[in-house]
Amino acid sequence: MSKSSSSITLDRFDLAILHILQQDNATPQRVIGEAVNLSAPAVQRRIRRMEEAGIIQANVAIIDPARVGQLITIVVEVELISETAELIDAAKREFAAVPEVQQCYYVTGEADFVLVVVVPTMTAYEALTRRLFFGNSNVKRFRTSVAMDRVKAGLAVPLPA
Amino acid sequence: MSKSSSSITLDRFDLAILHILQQDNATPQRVIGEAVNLSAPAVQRRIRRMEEAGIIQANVAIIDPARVGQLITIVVEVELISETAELIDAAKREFAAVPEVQQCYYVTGEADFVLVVVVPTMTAYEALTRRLFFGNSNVKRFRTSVAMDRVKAGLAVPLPA
DNA sequence: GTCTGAATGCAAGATTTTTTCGTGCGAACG
DNA sequence: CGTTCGCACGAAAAAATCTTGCATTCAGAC
Repeated sequence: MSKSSSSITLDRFDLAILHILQQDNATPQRVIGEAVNLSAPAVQRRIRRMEEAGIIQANVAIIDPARVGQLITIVVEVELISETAELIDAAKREFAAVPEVQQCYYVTGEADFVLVVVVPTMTAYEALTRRLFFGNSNVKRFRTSVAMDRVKAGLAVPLPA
Repeated sequence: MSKSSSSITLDRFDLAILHILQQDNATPQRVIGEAVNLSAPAVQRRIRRMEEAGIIQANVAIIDPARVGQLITIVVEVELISETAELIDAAKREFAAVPEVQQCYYVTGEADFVLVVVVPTMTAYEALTRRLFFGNSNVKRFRTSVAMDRVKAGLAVPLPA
């Protein structure tokens, strides 16, 4: 897990490669090479460079939550009482550490945090709120929105032309 | 892209495999096999079965948005004027079709939709709102929360023990 | 007790990834 | 103005991985 994170510049080849990997990272490098007009080793080197630079953060399988018993997706807005840097950081760490919290954003506006939570049942969600929100004296209030439909769920980034 | 989607049952081997793939799908099957006490071919067959069943929906590379010029992540709540099934469906299709919309949930509560949007600049976001919200006569109002920190962003699903 | 279906491990074969090596191009330098 | 250095490339070989065929085992049905 090296985090060189050196700032490298991406040319149109890199962007084309990312575009493909973002949709299917099991695509053979040879096929990618044909698509972008490069040899397989060249593609390989660029991918490795982008991985080392942290541009490619991970290679993962996307799992359908409903098929593994996680039937409910919930969006929660959390508002804190006190907003000191330390308390914010503490909240960040706490939220991030919870497996059921798929995503956590620290945001401007009325709420301080927006969480996307995945749980098997509403009972499990209730237990989570008890632990995470009622159990945290710095949480002023939270607003729950249950997802009736996960219309679109991905992490694909729109890439510049 | 075959979508058999036949309902198969997952045993603890499958769950263990999913757990690994969800973190790193470039893990060699031999290594997975050692971790879960199965031979590499057995692992391979299980993975393929889960892919065909739609449990594994995709294999993708996760890209750091900031490193490809998409500097701003925004959470938007959208409230519609009229909530007929048709208008809801139309909105779903419209939102889902936009590349900048990374995620879209149709939710209960005050808002009807929650979107996670990724854009390079606030100017680009403004243009998007104009096109998507002001340009849609069925949008009553929308509330923008700009992410100051993407504390946690993934699609990993908490798997049952 | 025997049969059938499903899943396994092993081993061979096909494919892919990774390394090695030599070449070409552009910038820095003498 | 020529040389050298760094960098990325392609081709080919080497290593690793993935895939498939086949015999075996095990659980449940008959």
